[in-house]
Amino acid sequence: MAQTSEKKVRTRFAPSPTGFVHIGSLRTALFSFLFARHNKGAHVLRIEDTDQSRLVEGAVANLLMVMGRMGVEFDEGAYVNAEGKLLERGEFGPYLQSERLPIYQKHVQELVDSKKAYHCFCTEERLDALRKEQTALKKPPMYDKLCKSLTEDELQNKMSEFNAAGISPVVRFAMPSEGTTTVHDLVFGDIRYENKLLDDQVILKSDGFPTYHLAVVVDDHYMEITHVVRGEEWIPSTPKHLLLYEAFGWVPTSFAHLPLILNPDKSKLSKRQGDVSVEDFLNKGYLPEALLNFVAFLGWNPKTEQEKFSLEELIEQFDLAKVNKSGAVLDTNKLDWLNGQYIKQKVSHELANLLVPYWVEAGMLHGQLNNLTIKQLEDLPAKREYLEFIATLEKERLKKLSEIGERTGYFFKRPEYEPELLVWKKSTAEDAKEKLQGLITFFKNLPAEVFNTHETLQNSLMEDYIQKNQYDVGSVLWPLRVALTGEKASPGPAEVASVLFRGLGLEEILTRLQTAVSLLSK
RNA sequence: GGCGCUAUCAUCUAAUGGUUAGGAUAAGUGGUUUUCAUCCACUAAAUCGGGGUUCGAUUCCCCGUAGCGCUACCA
Repeated sequence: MAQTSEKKVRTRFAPSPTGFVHIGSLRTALFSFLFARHNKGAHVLRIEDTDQSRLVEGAVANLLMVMGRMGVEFDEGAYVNAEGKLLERGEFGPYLQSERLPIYQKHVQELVDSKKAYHCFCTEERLDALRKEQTALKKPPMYDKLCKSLTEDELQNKMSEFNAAGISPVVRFAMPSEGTTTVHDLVFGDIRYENKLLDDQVILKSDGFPTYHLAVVVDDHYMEITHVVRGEEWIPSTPKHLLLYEAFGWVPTSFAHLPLILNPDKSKLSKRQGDVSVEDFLNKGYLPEALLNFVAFLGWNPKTEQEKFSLEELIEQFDLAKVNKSGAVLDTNKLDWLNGQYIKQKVSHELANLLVPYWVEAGMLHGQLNNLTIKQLEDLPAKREYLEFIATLEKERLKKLSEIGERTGYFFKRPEYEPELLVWKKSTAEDAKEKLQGLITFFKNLPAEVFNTHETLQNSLMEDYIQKNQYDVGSVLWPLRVALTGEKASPGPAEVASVLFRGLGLEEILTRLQTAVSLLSK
């Protein structure tokens, strides 16, 4: 029927709320979102909280916050309201697996009744011993199906034994002993598995919760998911999922497995080898749009030479057929470059806003952007505009927002430096002193309106001054830079001067020049 | 050990049964410049190995090799 292909696309992102958001999870969520949006479908957020021992308080709210910042949206499923309360929306709920227990139990019972699944009473000790034995014999460690062949009497006995002890047996899914199962993957193509090599997976745990394998199949079916987008590490369990679909008599979803994201040593991306959480990257001062663009290119590319993509463009161009199969090493060099590109594009006032937390962190500011005070020079006027000018100067130098502190200290605090630094390589201390004194006069004589216009970031007056006196450019600008910044690398000194003037006034410039002169006079 | 996946510059990747194997990041060199950055130009840098198929394979097939993933009452 043509209906099948016209069925509305529904994808889901189904994380376990076990902590921070892994960069790989972001990529998975992004791709399932892009695929849904590209196909005018729905994107569902389902929470897989079936492992009660690993739950982390607040993980869902954190996940939603991170995804929200990154622009990955959900049309359905769990969400957090303005009061921070976890709620859900949509017609296919509940979307929290822990609230769906009766559904799973009913379906497990169905499988048990039809002998497609069976209770297993084996102890952890026996299973451990079994595994050890098999490993020692170099055999694949698999459940030996002991409990599958229990007679009716034995089964009843075990049951009452367990009941008396107040514990429940697990339920295992009986894999077929012959035949093959083929996974048709949208990224990896067809992959064939021998059924007899598949383990009789536990589908219901003794605490009454389902395992992932059962829950994912039941939920994807009832939530009418059409495409499962998940990490490559799930490929080996996919045949088990397919067999479960078959046991229930359901049509399976389509599958698209995504290649792994790797550490520099090519192992699966993990903590220990650097930051892996989206929060870490954001805190370090990567812009969401840069991180998103970067992550989108891990395992996917448009096959054109375009490198920069907005979310809208990604939605427009995303295609599962263009996802590649080999794992991708996360290369922060490229991320840095991309981030720099996005920073450069920012409007200054916006950039200044983003920078404030990093200035605060570096101890240069405290308080909020409005009514901010400058700690070290509290008597001098501080304006929001000042920060914007600083942002403008640093815009094309910044790779990460977190670098702002170390680069702009002199805008908040008088610099300290060795007097020798004031001397240009092609000049002398005597000359530097002379030039600085000349500069003091130059600044004193500048008409105030020169600085009061908004075009402060030009240095034509300075150029005129140098040219008129036929000075060596460096012999003037080098001492000026050092006097103002204390650094040997900085934005242009004339620009720095005009920004200083805007924020701290002419007096501050003159003070710094005087200080330099007296340092050279010693 | 078993099962599975993968394999193009250091990294992300493009391409093709016939090309000087392309781009980007990083690196290096030069230019612009008062420094740093930007920007521009240039340079170096790759088809894992062996067999087939073919007039011709980096591309298709097989076998190796390597790397990785999975192998729980975790997801």
